[in-house]
Amino acid sequence: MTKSEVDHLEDGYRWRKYGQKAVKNSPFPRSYYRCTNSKCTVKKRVERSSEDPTIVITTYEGQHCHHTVGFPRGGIICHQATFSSHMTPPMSQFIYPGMQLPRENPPSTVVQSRPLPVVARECSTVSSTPTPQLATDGLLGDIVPPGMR
DNA sequence: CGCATTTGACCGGCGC
DNA sequence: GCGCCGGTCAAATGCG
Repeated sequence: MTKSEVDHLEDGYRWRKYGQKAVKNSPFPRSYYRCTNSKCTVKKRVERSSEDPTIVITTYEGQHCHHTVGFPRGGIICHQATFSSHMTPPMSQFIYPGMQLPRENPPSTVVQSRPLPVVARECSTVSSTPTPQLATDGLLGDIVPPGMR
């Protein structure tokens, strides 16, 4: 589960929304996304937290069998959000440079909003990792079982 | 013109 | 058996 403040957070994949339902748990609707690649059947469920409207809970289901698309860097697969077991209110640590805060935040905080929100993603490129079991990604959808790719 | 999003309907599972 | 809830599909619409 990741936390962010924008629904369309670029995680390197192409998502196509195929549904939206209002859940009883929260007054906000839940969106259902699916990877546009017909090869991978990764599904994503984005719902807003009832506590903090600025936080969305993204639940990945499945694993990608292909690399990220649209990034010339080539296969940048890294976790951009530290989804620890603690959901601390100060979520400033989850904001990577480029993430623009749409609302609820004074414009003075959005001084670093840049048009390309993908720069600070290169934590550890998987393409250079010989072991396909990349334990660094943890529960994120980037888990690629050995032999999958 | 092609693709992504939207939105209502439909379906299946679960609880009462 | 019925109703509710969550999830998916599919047609229409809008945008690039």
